[in-house]
Amino acid sequence: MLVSETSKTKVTIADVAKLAGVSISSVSNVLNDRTNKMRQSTSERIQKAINDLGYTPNLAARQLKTGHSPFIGLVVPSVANPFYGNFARLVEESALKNGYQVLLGNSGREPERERRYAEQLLAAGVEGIIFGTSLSEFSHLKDLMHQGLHVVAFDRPPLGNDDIIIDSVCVDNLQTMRLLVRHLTALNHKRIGFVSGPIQTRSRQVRLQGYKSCLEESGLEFDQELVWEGPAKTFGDIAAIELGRQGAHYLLSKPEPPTAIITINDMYAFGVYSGARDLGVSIPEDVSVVGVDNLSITEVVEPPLTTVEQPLEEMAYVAVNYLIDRLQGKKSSPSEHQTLSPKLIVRASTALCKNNT
Amino acid sequence: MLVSETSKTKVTIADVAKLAGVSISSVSNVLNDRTNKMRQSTSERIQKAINDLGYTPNLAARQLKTGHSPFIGLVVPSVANPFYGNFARLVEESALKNGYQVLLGNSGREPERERRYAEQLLAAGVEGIIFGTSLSEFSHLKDLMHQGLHVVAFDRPPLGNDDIIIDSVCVDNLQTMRLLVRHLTALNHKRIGFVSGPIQTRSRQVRLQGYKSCLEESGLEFDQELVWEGPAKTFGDIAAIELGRQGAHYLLSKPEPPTAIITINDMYAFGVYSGARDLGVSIPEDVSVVGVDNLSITEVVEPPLTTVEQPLEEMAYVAVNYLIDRLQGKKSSPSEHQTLSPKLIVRASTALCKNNT
DNA sequence: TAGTGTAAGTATAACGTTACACCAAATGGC
DNA sequence: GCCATTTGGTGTAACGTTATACTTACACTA
Repeated sequence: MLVSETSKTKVTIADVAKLAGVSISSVSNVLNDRTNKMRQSTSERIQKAINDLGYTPNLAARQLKTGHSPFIGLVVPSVANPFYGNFARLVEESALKNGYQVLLGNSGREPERERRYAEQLLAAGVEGIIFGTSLSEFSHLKDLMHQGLHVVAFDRPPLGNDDIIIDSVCVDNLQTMRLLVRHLTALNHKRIGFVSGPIQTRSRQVRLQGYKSCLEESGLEFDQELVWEGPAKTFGDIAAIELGRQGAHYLLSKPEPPTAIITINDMYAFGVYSGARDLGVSIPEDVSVVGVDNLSITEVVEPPLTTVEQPLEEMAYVAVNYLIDRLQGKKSSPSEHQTLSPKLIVRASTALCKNNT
Repeated sequence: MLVSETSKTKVTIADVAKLAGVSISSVSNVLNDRTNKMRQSTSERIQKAINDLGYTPNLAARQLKTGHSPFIGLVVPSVANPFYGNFARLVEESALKNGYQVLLGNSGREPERERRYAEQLLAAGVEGIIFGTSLSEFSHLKDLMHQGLHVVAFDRPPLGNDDIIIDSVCVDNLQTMRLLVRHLTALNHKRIGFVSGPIQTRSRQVRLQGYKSCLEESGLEFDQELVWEGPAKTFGDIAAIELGRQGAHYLLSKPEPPTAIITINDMYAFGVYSGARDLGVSIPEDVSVVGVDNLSITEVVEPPLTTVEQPLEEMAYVAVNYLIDRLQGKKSSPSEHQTLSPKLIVRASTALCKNNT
């Protein structure tokens, strides 16, 4: 590519047309792969002019004209949480393969921020957004969806009563809990605690509910005393470790502490590690700890964390493809949904329960 | 806001004008705060029409007309690395306060991908990008900068010989190394290893160089045998832990292994933790380990990691403000630069060296 | 009364594309 | 030799804004 010295002023389709000695229409035609009604030599001449001038189409103009945007939105609680950071990277990769770029937003799990993002993205011409936040309902987005916004929910089980199209993909949260509870009961644990941040999202609700019902499946009684829920409005995921630590302090200082703790995700589990250390409680000798997500760091902490792996790459792939199919009008069916299977990863943070009742 | 039932078709400035009974110009005037030449009652009527219709300006049209975009770009190696995930979140926060949205890209530290992003962002009308990658030079971006793209480099020391304006902000990498080397020599360590991924970026070069010169400052000899550098082309930061582990295997299996290891960042340090465990080497009894970044997880690993904190929030703030000042033409001075001070955080991964020579 | 000033707006030409509608020249059929 | 068809293009009206230049209608001065 030759770099024009007189630059600083953008080169347009008209410059290309002039250099190639053709009309603007013809240039536009090669840009949009309509070369069939054109001598090959002409299209090559135009292509050369494009390269020589280093021309790139003005996306704003193109978008204004076509009404379509090469961007999709992604809203997650916080990319500072490695789980979502990883997810964001995978979504980006999938999107790029399909010719879309990703616009990222951190919602902090706040509906108003989600709404604001969605509005801004829509104003920017974005036609589809993937939500990684799984807020329990989407009423705050309804009118935007009536304006043509497509939404894919990640990590949010379908409700069935939606009056709106939201494709979704999530891991089987009930199964996730079942894997953990069964693993712990098989190790003879009977007092199993639960540590989570504020339970405002659909997936967290399902996990808590799953924890309860799986306990009962295993013949154990649910005890509200063994559940610690972080205060509402605790921001996003920055505080996750700190919250987990507080949860551990609370549960492990009880007269009859749990012998195992299930956490809402690995970051909370790490917090429980800290909290346990503060109190001189050993993992897994005194208390077993499990997480969810299988972050890469789980192999490094001491002891390595027993956790449940989410098929993150597949989820990202499915989410992006759901969205793109909608954008390209390939589907007008009712909402689709895929639930993927989690996988238990046993490491050294869980052990046979010693203090049997 | 009333939701129009007949929606699905975007409401434009013309609809607002018709409802308010004024011209398009007047609506545009209130949208752009030019209400001084207008009866207050008129501007209120227009404002009401805007709200009633739920009108939002079409950004593509606005951008096409004005040539300005409300987006800034951010390119980092990988948001899957919590350090950059956190940085991305902070940049976003700063940008939002200034009325800008952030477009995120993961470069994997590859110049071609950086270039491609920059091109696409420029085509999308973005006028400024923050690079978190600190590649050693920016020649691959020069022609884009001639086309009006503004660039701010994060974590990249100024070179002085740039023929182009690049504001930058970084932590004092030499000082970072000095803090670590002095801390270790004060603990009587004499054989200090160095573990890093491929040293392709400016900041990594400076850190390696700083490691060498600080060793010499302390009267120790630099030994190439004690440096492990990850193979080139190892992707982004996903593999950081794995690479650190390999580095540890290499260094700790030597006949005369180092008694302390400095890593290029905390993720590599965690990898060294794994590698040491593989070999039955204890931290800090057998080998002291230090990192850089002070990720929140450093407090959780066992032993908690001695590391150097980077003033991340301030760096994000400065980077965004440099960029915005350029975008708004508030500055036309030569490149500006700020070097911020790192801070040593001593935890339990470092201890007095026992095997003195 | 004419002249000037100002307040309160409006008309419209862009911005860079796209894609539909059109057209001229060459070719083919009989 | 005439019409019909195909080949290889081109002209131009939009898309939704912005901002400059213009137009009124009135009030005030002298």
